This record gives sequence, C-alpha cells and structure tokens, in this order.
Amino acid sequence: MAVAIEPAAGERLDGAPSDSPSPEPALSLDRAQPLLRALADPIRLQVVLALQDGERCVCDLTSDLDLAQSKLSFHLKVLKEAGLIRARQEGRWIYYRLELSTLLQLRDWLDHLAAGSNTPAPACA
Amino acid sequence: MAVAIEPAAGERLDGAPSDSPSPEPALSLDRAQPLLRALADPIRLQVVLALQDGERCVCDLTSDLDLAQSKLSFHLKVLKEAGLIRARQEGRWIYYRLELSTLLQLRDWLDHLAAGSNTPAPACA
DNA sequence: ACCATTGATCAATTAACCTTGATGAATTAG
DNA sequence: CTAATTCATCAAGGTTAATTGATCAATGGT
Repeated sequence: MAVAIEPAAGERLDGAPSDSPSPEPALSLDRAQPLLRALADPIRLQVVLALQDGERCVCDLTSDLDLAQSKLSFHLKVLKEAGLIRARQEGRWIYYRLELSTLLQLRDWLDHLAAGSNTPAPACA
Repeated sequence: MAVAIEPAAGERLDGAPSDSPSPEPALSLDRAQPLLRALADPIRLQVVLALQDGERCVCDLTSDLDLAQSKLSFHLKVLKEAGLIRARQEGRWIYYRLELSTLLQLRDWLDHLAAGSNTPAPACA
C-alpha cells in the first residue's frame, strides 16, 4: 500500500502553483496509445512544435516546415483526430492550435506509468 | 534477491517533493521521437505495463501477454533499442525491466512541450 | 460573375512496420 | 555427450501508414 498517486492531475508544470484550470480526465491505456502514435512521427512533431508559440494558418505552416500542402494536410488531420490540435476558420484561412489539455493528459499518463513502477517481482522457474 | 530498482532519476514520483529542477538530461526532439514511436504500439505498451511491477523473464511475459515468442522478442528489441527497457541474464532466463529514467525523460519532455505553449501569435495575411 | 487562393480529399504508388515460421546460440538437466 | 529449454535472429509475406499528384469546395477579391 501507500503507493497511491492520484492527486496531481493537471498541475505541476514548473513553478506555477496557481489554481487548477483543468483536472485532466486521466487517460486510459486505450486512449493514450493513439496519442502516442500521433506524436510518433517526425513531421507531426515538427507541427506540434511549430504550434507551441500559438496559432498558425496552414499556409504559414506549409512554408515554415517546407512541406507539400497535401502532406501537411494529411498530418494535420491525424493530429486533429487524435485530439492534439484544433482547427479554427477565419476568412479563407484555417488556423490550427495545440489542444493543451490533451498534451497534459498524456504527460500525466506517463507520469503515472513511471510513478507506478515499483519494485520486485522476480522469480521465474 | 534484492531487486533494487535504481534510486529514481527523475524524482517527484509520489509525495517526494525534493528539489533539483531538472534531474533528467532533458530530451531533444530527435531523441524524444524514437521513444514515442517505441511506445506507440499496443503490444509494446502492454509489455511496458507488464514491467511496471518489476522484472519479468521472457517466458513469463510470453504467457502473461499470450504472445508468440518471436513476436514478443521483436517488440522487446524495439523497446530495448529505444532505451525504455533493459535486459539482464540469469542462468538461461533473461529478465527485462523498465528503464525508469528514460520514461521520466519523456515525461519531462512532454511537460516542457505543454509548458512552453503560450497563446498569441495570430495574424496571417 | 469570374478567377485566384486556401486547404481538404481521393486514388495510386511507395515505404515502413508487424507477423510468422524456421533456424541457431547458449544454458542446463540427464 | 545428448537432449531439452530459453530466447534471439532471419527471411518472406502481409498489413498498415505515408507520399504524391490531381481534383474539388469554399472564400474573397476585381
């Protein structure tokens, strides 16, 4: 016993204590796996990084990352369906932005995974 | 059998507040991506979960997860090459265990990614 | 209305990955 | 030594995912 680690859900960025804007729903294995898959691609990671500083329209991303329009669109779709980014239309441009909460949920999931890794259990034959 | 599992490199498992802001080496994009890829597979995630409670030999994992020996071996190799697990031979059994620090590094990387996500930056045309 | 631009979608090819079954190396029991 | 067990590795085949080029819908300017 004494290993329960449920409290922290949404907080613990760096020093920021503040309040809790979102308790983060806590991810199940089935939900974490698709997120990992969506992030497990060099292009999609670049996209996510490019969105770190805020929204960007597809046209900008295309030139920033030097990608074929079709290619970028494909990866944006994967990220969107995974719930990692969100689209917003304005005029004839479409802006994408990170879905912070999803990223945080994944972080928390990894955190639990690591935290839940306790000790022994050897013995085989 | 002692079975001590590293004193933990990342800290902040459960209650332990401790200090040291970044005990983990800090992951670069190039290093985080292969880790995500290695985890982005249902079987490999199962393996990781199965190792949460400690070391297990391949034979046990095979029956626990009901996998063909060859198949499991393949996925163990992927995880090992990614640095997420480590093998230890004892007699004619090979025990695998989680490489906690790698998992923590990835968590920290995600944490930075999320923490570094500010808001503004619209404006396109 | 017409045309240019933005971006999504589709079909076909290509590439990456996973699975399977067989073989081989190392270890241990008889 | 021989046989059995544990596990890694390899080659072949199957499956899924990514890339490419073309087409289409929507928006906005003229």
